[in-house]
Amino acid sequence: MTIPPSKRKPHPPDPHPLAGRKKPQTPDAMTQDIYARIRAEVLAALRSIVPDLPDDIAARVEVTPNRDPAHGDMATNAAMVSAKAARQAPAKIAAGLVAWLGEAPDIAEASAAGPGFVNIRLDPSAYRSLLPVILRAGESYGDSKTGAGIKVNVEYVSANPTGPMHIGHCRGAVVGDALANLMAKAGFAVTKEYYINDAGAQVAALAWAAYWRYLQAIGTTLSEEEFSNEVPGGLQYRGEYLIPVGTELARLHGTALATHDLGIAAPDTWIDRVRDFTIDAMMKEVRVDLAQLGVRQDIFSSERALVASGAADTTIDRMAADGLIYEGVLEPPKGKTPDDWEPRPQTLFRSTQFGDDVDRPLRKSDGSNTYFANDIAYHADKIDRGYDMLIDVLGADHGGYVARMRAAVKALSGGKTKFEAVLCQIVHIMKGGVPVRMSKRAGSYVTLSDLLDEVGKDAVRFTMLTRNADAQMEFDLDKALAQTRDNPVFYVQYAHARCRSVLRAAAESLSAEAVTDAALADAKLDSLEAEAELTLMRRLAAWPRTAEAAALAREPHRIAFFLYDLASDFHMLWNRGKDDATLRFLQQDRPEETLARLALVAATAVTIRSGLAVMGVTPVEEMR
RNA sequence: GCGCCCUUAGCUCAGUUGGAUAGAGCAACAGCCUUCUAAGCUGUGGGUCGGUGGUUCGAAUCCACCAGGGCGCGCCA
Repeated sequence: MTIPPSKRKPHPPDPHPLAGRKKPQTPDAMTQDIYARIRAEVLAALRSIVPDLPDDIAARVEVTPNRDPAHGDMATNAAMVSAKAARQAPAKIAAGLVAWLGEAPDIAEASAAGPGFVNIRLDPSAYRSLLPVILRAGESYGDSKTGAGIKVNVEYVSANPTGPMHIGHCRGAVVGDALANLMAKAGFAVTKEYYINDAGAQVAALAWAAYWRYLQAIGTTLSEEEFSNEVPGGLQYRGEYLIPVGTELARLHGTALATHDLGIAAPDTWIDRVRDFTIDAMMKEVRVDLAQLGVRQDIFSSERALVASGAADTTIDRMAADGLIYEGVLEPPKGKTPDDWEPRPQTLFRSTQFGDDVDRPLRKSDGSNTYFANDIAYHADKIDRGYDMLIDVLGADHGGYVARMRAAVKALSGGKTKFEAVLCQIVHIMKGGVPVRMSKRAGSYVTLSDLLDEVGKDAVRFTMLTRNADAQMEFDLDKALAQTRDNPVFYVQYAHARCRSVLRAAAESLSAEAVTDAALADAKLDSLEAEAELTLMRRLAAWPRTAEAAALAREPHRIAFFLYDLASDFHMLWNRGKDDATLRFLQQDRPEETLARLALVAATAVTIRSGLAVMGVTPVEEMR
């Protein structure tokens, strides 16, 4: 999850410029978000009681849904938060609010309760009036301008192109993609980006591994162990996925990349070509996997290209000119000194001046850049491209990396560009109640492609979003396919399918034109007054604030939970028709009631689609 | 040793950023349904929110310390 600002210690990031502004006052948000509307009413009332209400107190006034329907639809803390400034008892202010709000449109009843809450019960017509708004908005229902067009770059996946994507990458891909969608919905100007880590030792190792498959393809007499002994660091990436690459290299180059007796030629003569070709092949697969997962990034940035362009060195020079760099010797970590520790002068970035724990090295002893140095250059590039905020979606094992990157972004942008990280914890795959082990070294691991074949894109994406990203997760393959209530993927899809099924049936019995969203937006809705119907409408009304809060918290998983609750409300309504046929949506001899219920059903479908769109999950028309 | 994250019902997890009597699914228990709105429904029980202090009108939520788990800790990315 995104760590709530208050929890980030010891170096809280600068708060988002709009983080404190919870209730946008833009006109479309006002009409869509009923909580914002009522809050405006509460503020007006409060100002009449406390004329000199300070702005910071006003900002703390909230209107929130009530857990217990007996308390009404929503409640405000206005009396309590303003009591001190007003020098009046909360109860007294609350009484004033009650008197004022009781007269307000949309509000059926206001009452003081507890230590100073004001409970508000809305007139059902207030909820009904939301249905045409939803139906006209379509999937854009829940969009807001909270982000105010702030330019955000969300970087995710960003794996070494050293093999097919596997489960470990998958969560970051889904979380990053959904987060980007969510922030776009909240009015941020979002760019989705993939950083290809195609420089450094790992891709050199990849080149050697591909070269081994090439030698095999042309019929070398070397054994794998003989070959491995000649490889700096030994042969890695022994998975079979490089066999086709070797075959293709053999087709393109014949035996030209080997010695005449089909042994290992001097690396200078082949390694660049083999590496570039292999990276290219791996990235093609990655793109296929991403496409199958429904992820489409706007920009792919290459670390190798960045280094080749000299940008990395330019950035280091720039930092040196700004006095951010020095040659120095780091202390060994206290309590755990590496065996081969020896003091060594290094090129260090003064990250401690920007909130990091220790200064961080930018150059290796051989003079080449550390990964961090290149990554700084990459982030500098993103800063130069004009983003106001950079979000990196990372694996939890990169948690220790966040503080230094935040320091670097702060230093490079003069504090103007915000940096955030979203950490994704490990996913354990379960099948038949036992964990599916993965071992990258042995080359046998669960690839993303396998997973997609097994359960499909929608189940993968939805399931990945049923946990806070920062919590470890078990992915139960059997459960993801189960058609039961405890599988949220199914349960939500089924709710949408049921909505569509009702509307199809209505199109048959009435006419297709009569049941379009546009037509239903004009339906007379007075007959919608059953408790289960109101419960569902309340849920629909909560979508804008839910989406907005999830975006500000950087927690896309909240969307999955919202949709599950929404589906639950809908199924409950549906089930009432099982016992009592008069409660079914379609009533032969009561066209007005039927149309009203259809409007509710259609609005439910719209809202589910709006949520699924954020998650990147396809709504289904029918279950099979 | 230090830093970050986590700990909520038997299990898996939510908890609207400090609000009222802490919720859902599964499992358990008790009923109902044998359907054409197939892929169940209704209800019940279940809690020292890891522990102890503190902050205030009010704490699962913020602070301090402690316990347990995960991740990280100079030339891996």
